[in-house]
Amino acid sequence: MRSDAVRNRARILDVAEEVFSELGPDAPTEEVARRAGVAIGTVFRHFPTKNDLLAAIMKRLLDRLAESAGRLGGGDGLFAFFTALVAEAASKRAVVDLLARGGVEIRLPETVGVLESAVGELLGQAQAAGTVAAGVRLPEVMALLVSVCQGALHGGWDTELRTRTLAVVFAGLARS
Amino acid sequence: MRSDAVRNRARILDVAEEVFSELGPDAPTEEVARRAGVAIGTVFRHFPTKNDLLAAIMKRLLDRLAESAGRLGGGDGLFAFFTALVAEAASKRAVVDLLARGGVEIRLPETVGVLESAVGELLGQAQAAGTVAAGVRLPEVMALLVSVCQGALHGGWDTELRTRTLAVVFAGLARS
DNA sequence: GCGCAAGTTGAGTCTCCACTCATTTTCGTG
DNA sequence: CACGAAAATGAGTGGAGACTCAACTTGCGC
Repeated sequence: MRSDAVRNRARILDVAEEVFSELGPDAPTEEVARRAGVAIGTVFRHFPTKNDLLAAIMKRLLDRLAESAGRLGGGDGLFAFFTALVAEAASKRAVVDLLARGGVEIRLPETVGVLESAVGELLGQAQAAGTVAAGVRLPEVMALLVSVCQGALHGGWDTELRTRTLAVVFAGLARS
Repeated sequence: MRSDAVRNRARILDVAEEVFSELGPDAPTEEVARRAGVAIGTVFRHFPTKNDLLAAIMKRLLDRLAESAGRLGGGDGLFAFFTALVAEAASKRAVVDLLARGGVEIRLPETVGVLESAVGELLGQAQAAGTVAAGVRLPEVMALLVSVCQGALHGGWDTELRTRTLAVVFAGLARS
């Protein structure tokens, strides 16, 4: 692969993440090209369809999330991850929207799986520490994670509402 | 207003509710016209923009929801309403999506207000009965309601996941 | 019935956007 | 350098969908 191609590909990915995070997955591909300083054709050379581009940035984001989940641990790791993710949701429209659409348009089962097992690990540790009730299982934790991110994103919750809502969820996880 | 116009307007509203519930708010207006058995121009005569049509069905749906909330009561009224709403979410894409977008595209503050005060009433009764903790406030209840509906809708949760997720939320509301 | 305003019709316009491709530029190798 | 292959360019194509409007049809008051 030629050096300019490598450079452009990386730049397109970075810019696309920014654009879709800001404008949501319906942002025009042309905006990505403009901000990346390349022609529209170049974007489509690297990512034959818009979906491919979205899938690529989704993968990056989910990998990064899984990694940051992996760095946490202990009784409060799950809560910390939950809080951080929700706080960040508003600036990551693409991830949240696409995660919520649950693979209808984009298939990333293995990538979502990586995130899921990282969260599963945190859940296990929290339950071992007794901060989360034993009866809670992974699917509902993921469901709540996605739901609350979605809500925070679209609802434009302020810090206080976010805190209060998460308090209810955490109380539920603790003593369900 | 002429009698055929009255008939068409009502039919369009009914059909639009069905179409947008089924296909989401991005469904083409033409589909509404087709199913209603009228020409596209007729739809736009009654509702000058697609947004007006969406706003009209949103208003109907929210009024209906508020009314059904009003019929409930007692310590478990809030939980019952919550459960019913989430169960129905999957068949009401338009409401959930548009509620979640929180008035960005559609202004319905007074209508949402009606629903909100109905839920507020249920919350008050639940707290009086001691089934919901005193510290819980209306904004986070609404936030959770919208989030979980959204999640249930897009995530395609099955009955069990819905039950388990709501169990966590209810536990949180009870002892937050 | 008649007349006409109110209502309906649907082909057509306009805009937006994903995607294409003939042409031109650039990279890297001998 | 020179040259061929790889990459970039950007005007162009096609299709979708919101909305328009001139011609037609229909309900209804007289």
